[in-house]
Amino acid sequence: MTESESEFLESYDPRDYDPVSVTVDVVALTIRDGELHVLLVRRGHAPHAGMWALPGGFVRGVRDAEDLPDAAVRELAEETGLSAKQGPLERIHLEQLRTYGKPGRDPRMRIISVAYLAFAPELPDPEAGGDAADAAWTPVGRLGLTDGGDQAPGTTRRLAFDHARILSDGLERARAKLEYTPLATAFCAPEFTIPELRAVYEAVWGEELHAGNFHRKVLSVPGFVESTGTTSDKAGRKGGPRPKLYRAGDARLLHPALLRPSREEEIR
Amino acid sequence: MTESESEFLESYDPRDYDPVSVTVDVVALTIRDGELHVLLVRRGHAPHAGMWALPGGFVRGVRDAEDLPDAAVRELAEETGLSAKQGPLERIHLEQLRTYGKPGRDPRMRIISVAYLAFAPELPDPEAGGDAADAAWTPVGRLGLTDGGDQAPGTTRRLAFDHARILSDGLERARAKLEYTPLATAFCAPEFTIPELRAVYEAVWGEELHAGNFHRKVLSVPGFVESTGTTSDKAGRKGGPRPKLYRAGDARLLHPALLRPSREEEIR
DNA sequence: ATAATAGTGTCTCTCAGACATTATGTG
DNA sequence: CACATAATGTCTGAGAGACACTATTAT
Repeated sequence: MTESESEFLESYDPRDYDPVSVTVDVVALTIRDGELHVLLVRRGHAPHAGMWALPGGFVRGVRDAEDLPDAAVRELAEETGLSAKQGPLERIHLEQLRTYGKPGRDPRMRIISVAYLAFAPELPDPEAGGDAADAAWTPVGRLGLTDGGDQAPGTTRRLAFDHARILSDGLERARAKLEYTPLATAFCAPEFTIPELRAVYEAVWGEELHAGNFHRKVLSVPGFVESTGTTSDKAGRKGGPRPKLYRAGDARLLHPALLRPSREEEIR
Repeated sequence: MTESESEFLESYDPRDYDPVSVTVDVVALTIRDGELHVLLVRRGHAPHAGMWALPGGFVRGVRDAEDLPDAAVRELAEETGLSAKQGPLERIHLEQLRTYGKPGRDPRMRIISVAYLAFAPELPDPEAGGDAADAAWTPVGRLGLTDGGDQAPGTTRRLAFDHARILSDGLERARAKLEYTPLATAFCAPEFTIPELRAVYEAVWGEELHAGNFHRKVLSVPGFVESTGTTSDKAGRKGGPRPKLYRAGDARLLHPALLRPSREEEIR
């Protein structure tokens, strides 16, 4: 760094630059009982006290400055009691979703929110903590989301701020990522069966898949799953042979991809 | 809003919440002479004065609060002299890329940068303005980007901050989007020929495509292009029949997609 | 004339989807 | 036993890629 740059830095006051606040919000998804669930917290403070919202909060910017993904995990842990480094959040997959910064999206002030998307295997029930008055896994089907990202009237859990839109974007991202990445395995235990994997796809895409074709297709994609050589100790609840067990393979992209059936509507 | 919420808002000081500054940076791409170019500006002030960087700057957060895409277009216009509402930037396609917020990415202070990706048809040379000492379309091939998003040593135009990484992410996004969206048409004039469209794909993907197969494929995707019924008045520079002219169609997604050949390396 | 190009046709291989079949478990 | 399920097999049609061919233009 040059001399003039050091001088410059000393005379620099960040607050001259019209600062805004930055938050992270997390769309955490999991599968429970064959249904896709999202982690929601009930807000303990204004604004929107009492409403349900995505877990999230302010990024520590200067004091104890933290990276954005770290902030996402911290807020997730604080508000839901799920411990981060060891325990439930250990095997979580986290990726950035997108950033929401429309003026007026928060009534307090100008807030830019960086949204993250998390995929988790089945986790225990959360416990409210931090600013949250309550926390719970909620079936996304009961939130009445429209294609436009709004909530249908009469929905029991109305989401605060623009969180319905963020959730909607997160769901679409999740649906798309199942097509061309092995991310569905992030919803499964370390060892899983092909029918379990199919249940993940069916829950996220919201439509039933042909069991036979799905099976053959998964095994034909190089690196998607690898055999453990073992067999599950229990069959399906309605009988049938005991399925074989698999692990996630080393592929980062699925080729060929597993495309969703019937998306003619979305093309135009 | 309840009584207590109004009280709450009045007692609220945003600066209690450890504010950070937010910038937008723009990866603006275009095709010139069959080669992919990115718009760069040379920094007029510290830090990194004299180095090349992506156009961008601080978001107006509170006074004249602006939406993030508006900030991106404004910075683009200010630093390059390309006028926004009418003129060169009129037909530009803009989308959010991702957000970069690692502590220390800017030596001044904690800065969160929301990066945007812009696709433009061939534009005039920019003129430096605002904080920029210079501005120019630069062939991305000469920036020596590695797969990891770094720049090879000896590259003439070293990029400031983490802009090499941002550019690298933007290029990968552009390459991927050509596969399943009709975005290549955003690089073309309102009326274009199939060989021109193919030149866009070849420039962005960096590999030659089979002319015959590409032609048939583009026409077979519903809504990708629609015929104007007219024919170009000039042939290719080395002869051949005069190609027919097409417009962008109404498809938002390409089905089936035009997949890149030979990406075996990227799968694992 | 030579060479490059636009556009179309043909062939093969892969893959998705519909359907069938067999073995194996539950109730 | 009746029935659902795991896993595999078969068939068909769509599509990608390789190659060939004709017509048209620049040099």
